[in-house]
Amino acid sequence: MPANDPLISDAARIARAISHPVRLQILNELRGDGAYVMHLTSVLGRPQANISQHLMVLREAGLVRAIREGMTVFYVVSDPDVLTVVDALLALAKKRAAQRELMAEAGMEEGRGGRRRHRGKCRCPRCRQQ
Amino acid sequence: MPANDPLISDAARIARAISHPVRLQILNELRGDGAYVMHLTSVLGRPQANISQHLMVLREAGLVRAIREGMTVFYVVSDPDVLTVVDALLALAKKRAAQRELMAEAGMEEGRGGRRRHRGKCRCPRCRQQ
DNA sequence: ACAATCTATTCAACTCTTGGAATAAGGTTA
DNA sequence: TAACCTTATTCCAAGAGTTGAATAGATTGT
Repeated sequence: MPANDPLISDAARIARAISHPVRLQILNELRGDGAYVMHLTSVLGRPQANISQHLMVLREAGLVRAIREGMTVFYVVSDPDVLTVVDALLALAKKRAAQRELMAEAGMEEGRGGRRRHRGKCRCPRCRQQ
Repeated sequence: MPANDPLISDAARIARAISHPVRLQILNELRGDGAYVMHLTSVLGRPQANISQHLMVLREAGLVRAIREGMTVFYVVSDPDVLTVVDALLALAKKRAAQRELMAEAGMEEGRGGRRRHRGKCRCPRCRQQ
């Protein structure tokens, strides 16, 4: 997996496009069968221009698609897997929130597992097998 | 789901932390049972300071944990679900790459599903039921 | 203590992102 | 055509992210 793997860069671009609260909420609103821009500005309570700007980011990242319907525009998520990413993020955030609540009651300890693997010419404790 | 839902903001923070090619690769390298910083700098072929900077971002986002082992430091992903997010991103990126290849051969058409839902006072075609 | 090794932090320059305001563009109705 | 509605785009200033260089910190060995 080279440093400039196109898969890695694209995955990073996707994450970057998702990494804004408003855009995350937009994607969440599009869940199911999409939504009109009007609806998004109304539900998210943000200025129309701002919503449109965020939609542009999502559009340019290929995460959503705009469908013109006369005067209004309907947006849909371009691939259901986009919502899989969103769901994974929300699930992790939810778990973290729950963990932080437990933290408010007690302390914790941690450990670690075993070792293995190797690779090019790396002298780290694992690779130092030359 | 309010505009400042802590779950949404945290999910966005997580996505933001992941949204850099180097950090995505770092998380990918930590897959399994973690890795030494040395190993990361060696495998990713980036200056030590840069790797350390990215590790700091991941650390402050709570995605990884540093474990000091004498002179070296071992990093682990703090929650397996972090890799679930990474996997979802990579899977989507992979699918997109495949789709782009097909695009190089033919054109495509699209349609849309039905309608429904409602909400506050939104006048979009779906909510216009007052 | 000193030198060597590995990792973290700070600094400065640069780039990218964000968001409000204003405006343009596309489409409908009178 | 004019007025109106919905959405997109441009401009710009403030803020955030990224990186190399240099430096600091921590640990081990001599």
